[in-house]
Amino acid sequence: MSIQTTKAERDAVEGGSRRLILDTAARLLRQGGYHQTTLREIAEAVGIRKASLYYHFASKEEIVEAVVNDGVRFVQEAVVAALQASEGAEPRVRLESAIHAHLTALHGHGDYTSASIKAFAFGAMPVPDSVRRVRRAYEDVWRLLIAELQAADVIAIERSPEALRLFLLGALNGSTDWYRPGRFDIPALAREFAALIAPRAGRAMSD
Amino acid sequence: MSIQTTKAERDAVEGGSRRLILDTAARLLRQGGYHQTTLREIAEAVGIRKASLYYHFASKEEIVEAVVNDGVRFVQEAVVAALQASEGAEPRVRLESAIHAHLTALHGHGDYTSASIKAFAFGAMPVPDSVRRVRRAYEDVWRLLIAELQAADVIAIERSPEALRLFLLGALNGSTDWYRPGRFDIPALAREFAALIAPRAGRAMSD
DNA sequence: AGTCACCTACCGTCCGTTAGGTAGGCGAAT
DNA sequence: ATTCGCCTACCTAACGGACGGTAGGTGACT
Repeated sequence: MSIQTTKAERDAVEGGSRRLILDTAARLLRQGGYHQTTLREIAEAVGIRKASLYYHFASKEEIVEAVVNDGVRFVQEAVVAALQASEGAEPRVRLESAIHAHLTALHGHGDYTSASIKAFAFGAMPVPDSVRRVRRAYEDVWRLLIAELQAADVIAIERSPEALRLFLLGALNGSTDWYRPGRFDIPALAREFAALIAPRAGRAMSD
Repeated sequence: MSIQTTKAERDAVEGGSRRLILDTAARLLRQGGYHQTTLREIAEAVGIRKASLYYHFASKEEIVEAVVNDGVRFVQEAVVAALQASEGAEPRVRLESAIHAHLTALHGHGDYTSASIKAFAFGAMPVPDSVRRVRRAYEDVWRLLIAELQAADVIAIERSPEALRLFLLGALNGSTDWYRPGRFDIPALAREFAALIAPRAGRAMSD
């Protein structure tokens, strides 16, 4: 005898059960990774029975896949947007804003993106093709930016661009292990990181 | 008196069952992380029944703890040794050799160290106190080195040392996600990484 | 005799997944 | 305007199997 509503109405108000499930799964995946996170946990947190998840998704892996892809795509969109917004600016500024966008998306968006990193490490053997594709697309964004930085000699041309990319993305994604909202300030962190690999002093001045 | 195969002797020759179990556990933990790795798997790989593991260890967590601590300690010893060996040398050289030691230990030592990182990532257990202590001790090694680098102005004094430490260790440990023995060369990688955060800027130096 | 290093057999719990049922909203036919 | 069948979104109940862990036995060696 509650104020019951139709599916369409509830979807409009609360975003749909599917979204709610994914939001919840993202939160739990972020905390516990793939194997630690169980369907029972997800179902309980959502407020339905575990079997009901199978109405919305075919399997656990489908849920995880959806969360992970959403997460990576969100980060990519944020970084691409930041790069577009800073088009034409100094390469160093563009680097900093890309790092800033990555960190913001990583720690700001509701758990999806952190979850995607935690859940990557799963030895749950086959990383799905869709995940691999989405990831690679994001990597390409950074390959482009790094090429730009080297063309502008902000990063020495003799440095390996792949080593830099792996180094940088590793460092950024590693922040999920230590970043806590109060302890650090993302803009400051982005400034620090950008300055570390592309300091203002040195080559640009002496050359 | 047949061929003397006392416990002590067999331990000396074949390393002991305990070591064999830990070696195996390390390999599996590296591949699969905490939850994916089961006692059955470990036992089977070792060649004994799962219950026999309980003769050597009290629980799964005790096995994991031993592996992880061994791993971190091994890396620490390698890095400390590298720093002692390069005492008095240019700070930049010391940085590179520390990075080199870390990467070598991480990917060279039989799975222990990679395992320690993988097993950390999943918020599996309440990280045991012993693990926390061992980790912190290792972090201090880097804090010292970074202070030295900043004192020598190899890294700008205004950079946050904690940000640098987190950045650098994150990048190094992230290598477990992408490093494959054939694809990269550790000395080259160490040179790249060291050059990225401490470029030979300002004055030209011979290689 | 006693210890060591392993064994077989089994425990209760939780896993992902499936089968099948049901309350209520819906458009179409009566 | 009511009935009908269908669809949605959940439910209860149970499946086989894998999990970490325990009890107690056994043969080899000291």
